[in-house]
Amino acid sequence: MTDAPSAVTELLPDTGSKRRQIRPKAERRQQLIDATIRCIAQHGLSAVTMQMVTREAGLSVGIANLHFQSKDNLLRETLRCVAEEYHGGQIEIMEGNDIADLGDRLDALLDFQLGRGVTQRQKMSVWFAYYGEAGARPVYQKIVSTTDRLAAQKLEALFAKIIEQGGYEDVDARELATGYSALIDGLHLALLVTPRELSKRRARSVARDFLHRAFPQHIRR
Amino acid sequence: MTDAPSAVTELLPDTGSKRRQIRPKAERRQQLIDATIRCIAQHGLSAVTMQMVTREAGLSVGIANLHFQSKDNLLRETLRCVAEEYHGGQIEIMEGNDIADLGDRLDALLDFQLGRGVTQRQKMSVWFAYYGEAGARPVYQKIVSTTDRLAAQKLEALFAKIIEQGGYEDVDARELATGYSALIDGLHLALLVTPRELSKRRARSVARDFLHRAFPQHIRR
DNA sequence: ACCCAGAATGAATGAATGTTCATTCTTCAT
DNA sequence: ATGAAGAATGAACATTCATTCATTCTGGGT
Repeated sequence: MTDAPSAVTELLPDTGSKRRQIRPKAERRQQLIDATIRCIAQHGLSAVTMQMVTREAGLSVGIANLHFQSKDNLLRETLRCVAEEYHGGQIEIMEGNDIADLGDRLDALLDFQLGRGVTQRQKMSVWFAYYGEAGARPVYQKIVSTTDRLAAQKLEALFAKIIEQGGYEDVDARELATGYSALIDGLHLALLVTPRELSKRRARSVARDFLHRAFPQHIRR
Repeated sequence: MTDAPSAVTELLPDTGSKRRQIRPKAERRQQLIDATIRCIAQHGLSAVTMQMVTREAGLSVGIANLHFQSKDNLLRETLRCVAEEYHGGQIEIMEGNDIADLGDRLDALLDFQLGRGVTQRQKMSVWFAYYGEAGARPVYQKIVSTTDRLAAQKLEALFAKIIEQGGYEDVDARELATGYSALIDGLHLALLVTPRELSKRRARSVARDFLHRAFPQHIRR
C-alpha cells in the first residue's frame, strides 16, 4: 500500500541521514515528479504545496524552483510524465510486432490498461485530478489530447485489422475505438471512486465482455 | 454559451443596482451554489476562492460563511447538489411508469445522460473536478458513491427486465450495467477534455451502439 | 409611524503559500 | 591538494486567501 521511503538518501547504505547530496539534474527532476505524484494521490491536487512536495522528496524547498521554474511548471511536467507513461505503454503494445495474434495483442492491451501498473491508485488519482482541472486549463487539455489522439489512432487501426481479419459485419472501427476508450476511462473512474463496488477482476471482465460482443472470434468469454 | 447575469439584483426591473436585498435563506444558498458551479467550471476547483464565488453571486464576502459555515462546506453542498440532480434525473426516468416500452425508456435515459442538461460543460466540469479530489477526500467519495449505488441498482433492475422480456442469452444484467455506466462516464470525460474529437451526436451514437449489441430487439441501430 | 430581529456588508486579521537569493557545501578537473 | 562551477539549502518576503465581527440596512409586525 505505502511506497518506498521518499528520500533517496534513506535508501543509500552508508551515508549519514543528513548529508547533502549532489545529483544530476535529470535525476532530481524525476525525484520531484515522483514526489508530486504521491502528494496528489494522497492529498488531492488542490491541497498540494511546494513544501509538501519537497519534503516528500526529502529535499529543501528551494530546489523545486531550481529545476522547474514554478509550481505551475512542476505540475505541468508531472501530468506530461503520467500521460506519456500511460499512452506510451499502450502504443508500444499496439504497434509492436512481438505479439502476432491480434486477439492476444488486444488481451495484452487490456491487461496493461487494467493491470497493476496503470490502475495503482496513485496514478489514477493524478490522472483524474488533472482531468478535473482540464476544463479550465487549456494547457492540460493540450497535453492530454495530444497524446490521446495518437493512441486513439493506433487503437482504431488495430480494430480495423481485426475487423478485416474476422470479417465482422456492422462494426465500425472508429465508433468502437471511441467506445472502448471511454469504457476503460469509466472503469478507471469507478475503480478510483467506488473501489468497494468494483474489483479490478470484475473491471477486466466487463471490458472483455465489451470486446467479446464486438469480436467474438478473437476474444472468448 | 454564457449564462444569465449572475447577480439577482441585475434581473429585477426597478431596483437600483446597489440596493441591498434581504432574501430567504434557501434562496441565498441556491444562489451561492449556482455561483460556485460557474466558478468551478470556469476557473477549476483548485482556483476557486470565496471572493470569486461571492462576487459571481453579486453578494458580499461575508455572506458565504453566514449561510454555509465554511468554504469546505459550500463545496460539499455544491457537489451534493450536482450529484442529486444527475442521479435524481436518472432514477426518475428509470422507475417512472410514464414510459411503458422498455426500449423507449432506455432511449429516454440515454437522452438525459448525453443530452443538453447534463453535458453542459459547467456541470461536467464540476462533476470531474470532484472526482479528481475524491481519491483524497472520503467525504466526496461518500456523497458520490451513495447516490451512485442507488442509480446503479435501478439500472441493473431495468436491464434485468429487458433481458427477461427479450429472452437475451449470455447477458448478465449487473455486468452490463457496470459497463454501461462506465461507458457514459467515459464519454462525458471525452466530451469535456477533447470536445473537438467527439461531438455529442457521436457520443450518443457510440452509447446506442453499445446498447444495440446487447439488446438488438429493443434498441435499433 | 415606529421598531427591531436578523440579513447583509466589507474592512481587518492572521495563517498559509509561492518564490527569491545570499550562503553553504560537494564534486571533480587540474 | 586546491579552486572553481554549480547544486542545494532554508530563512525571509510579499502575496493571497478564509474567516471574523462590528456595523449598517431592510422589511414586516404592531
